[in-house]
Amino acid sequence: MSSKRHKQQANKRHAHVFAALGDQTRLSLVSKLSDGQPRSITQLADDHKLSRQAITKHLHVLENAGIVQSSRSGRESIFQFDVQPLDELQNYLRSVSDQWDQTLARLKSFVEEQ
Amino acid sequence: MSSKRHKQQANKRHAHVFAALGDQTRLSLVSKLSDGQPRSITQLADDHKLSRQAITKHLHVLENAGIVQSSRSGRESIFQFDVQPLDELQNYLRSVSDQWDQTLARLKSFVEEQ
DNA sequence: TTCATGCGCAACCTCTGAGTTGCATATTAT
DNA sequence: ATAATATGCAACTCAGAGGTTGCGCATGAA
Repeated sequence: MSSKRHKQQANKRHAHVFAALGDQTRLSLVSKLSDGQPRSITQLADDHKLSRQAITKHLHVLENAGIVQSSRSGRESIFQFDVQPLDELQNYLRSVSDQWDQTLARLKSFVEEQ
Repeated sequence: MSSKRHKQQANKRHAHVFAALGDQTRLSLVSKLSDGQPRSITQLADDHKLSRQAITKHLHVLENAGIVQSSRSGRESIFQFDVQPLDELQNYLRSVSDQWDQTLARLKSFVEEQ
């Protein structure tokens, strides 16, 4: 078993990414960008009721979590999706639900032994 | 394709669960409870540096997201894990990364055609 | 009955998240 | 050169998250 320290570190990373996804606006940005098409801030903001600045802030939150990456192209700032952090979350959730499934299995066999 | 309304509703639900997981303390509570063993508030709070009240608040956040369920047993309040919301998140993340994989595949075949 | 345990409620504090607005700057288009 | 576009930066507001403390109440143990 890994040390408690390592678990805390992993928890911290995961919590950071989860928190980035814990907002409706950011989730919709992720949905849009997950088609692989890079988009500028203005493009992403045009679909929303929020101001461009608000969208910019959200994009930076996503970038800090590693979910999107930005690059400058002329006067535009282009954001594109990166699947890796979400894959890690998926693995984490899988590990949790696997543990749960094993619990259920143990419970079932226990009940059947009666 | 489902309506924009439905997407927003789903986003809202997912964001709610993501947000609940977007905190180190709550993530550690989930980790503990995911072994299937129900625990009282005091039991869960004893491992932490935080006050019992803080843990109580976190547990209620998790309960509102459907990740844990509570029941009263005598003078104790017992919390237990529920895997279903996390399974839904897993499905959501899978759908996102599947879309991404398809994008990569298209990109690859496009490159190879050159 | 008396005492200890486990909780809930409420008040309070502090800090951060989410959003806005205004303005300055760089880049592209005319 | 001038105008329009795309963005960044900073200041500001407001609400809510996260945390603490104190107290009261129900329940279990002695």
